[in-house]
Amino acid sequence: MNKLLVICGPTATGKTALGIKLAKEFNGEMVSADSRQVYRGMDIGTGKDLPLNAKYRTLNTEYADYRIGYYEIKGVRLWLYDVVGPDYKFSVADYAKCASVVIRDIWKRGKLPIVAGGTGFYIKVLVEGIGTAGAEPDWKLRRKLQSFKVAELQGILEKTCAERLRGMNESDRKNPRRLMRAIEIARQNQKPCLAGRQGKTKNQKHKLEIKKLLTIGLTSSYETLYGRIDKRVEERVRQAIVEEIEGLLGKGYTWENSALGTTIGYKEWEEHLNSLNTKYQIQNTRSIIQRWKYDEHAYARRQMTWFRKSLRGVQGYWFDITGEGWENKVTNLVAKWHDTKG
RNA sequence: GCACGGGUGGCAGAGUGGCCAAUUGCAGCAGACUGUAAAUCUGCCGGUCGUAAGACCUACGUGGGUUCGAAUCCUACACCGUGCA
Repeated sequence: MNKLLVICGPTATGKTALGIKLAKEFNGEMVSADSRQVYRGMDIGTGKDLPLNAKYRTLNTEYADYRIGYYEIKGVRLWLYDVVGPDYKFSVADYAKCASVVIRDIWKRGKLPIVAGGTGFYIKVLVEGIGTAGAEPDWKLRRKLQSFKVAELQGILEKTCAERLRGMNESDRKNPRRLMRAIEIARQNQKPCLAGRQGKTKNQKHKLEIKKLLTIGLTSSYETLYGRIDKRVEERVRQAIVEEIEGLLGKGYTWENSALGTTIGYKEWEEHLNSLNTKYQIQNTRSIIQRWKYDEHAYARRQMTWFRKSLRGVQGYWFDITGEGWENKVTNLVAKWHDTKG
């Protein structure tokens, strides 16, 4: 019985902690669904929270690009941390490959995979598959389109696949990144050129055969969330995030060639660390930390709008982490789901 | 005490007679999302009514005044900053 338990929700709600608890109770293994924890060496800022003695065990797979393995925390396996180096351009497609390998392995051993993470898009693709006909990124094209204005990109897409442009919503139509990807897809497979929900779902070899799915959402009021986030940011500063970044920069990773430049908790330090080197310290630490907190707040909000939508219709499965006895309620819900057949 | 300078929406900061409920950034709120997703993008953002257009109210330190009309000019007062005593 291919069961899959998903724990989602915004940052700082304790998804991993809950996952570990449930893994112990239901003979499960954790699979991270986090677009940043896949990077080796980016630990403090991405909140890996690994015990000092955590050992990593690797699984041999057909994929040479990834290091697929697990850490064992409190006797529970935690998969998909540290999959690639910070300079690898990791995407949902990479995630789908890795996660499907891991989840099938867990199923094979008769255990329950528990997917926990804040990257809603990764979870969605894992559960539903990707319908973009496997159009690979065309970096040369992207580089070329980089400097184009929105109106110009729209013009190009109009010529390449007018139908696609018409199918986009107001927001996406003004989003250069989406326009670029649409052009990229259109150039690679002329015929449908329609990505996503409009296109035919092909190339789904990574699509999992999930027989039973339960999704649990963790949340709280923004007031609570922001408070937890702020506290956690302060902790990370104390855990020497700056030293971690300096170490990575020292190894040759840069703000441009790695995930450093796009990851909250890292990117905020760019100007500061650069200016330190040249004796021009423009920003003080205080304001960087504040910036970092604000970025996390906005991130939590974005996550909420994603998860609100994806959990629409299963409202009962949202749990407020400040509520009385919510953990028992979760356990009961999972137990009921886990025990029933069919 | 004298001389300058300053006060503007939750914050920062434009505006120096009508086009100002007031540029912009931040914060905040809502939304989008099918190979960059911790990314990227959209909308709202003084109050009330309205789907909207719009209407009305309250607002640019406080009180007066000039003017058809003031955040913008004059004046008095209280306050903050710097300089000289």
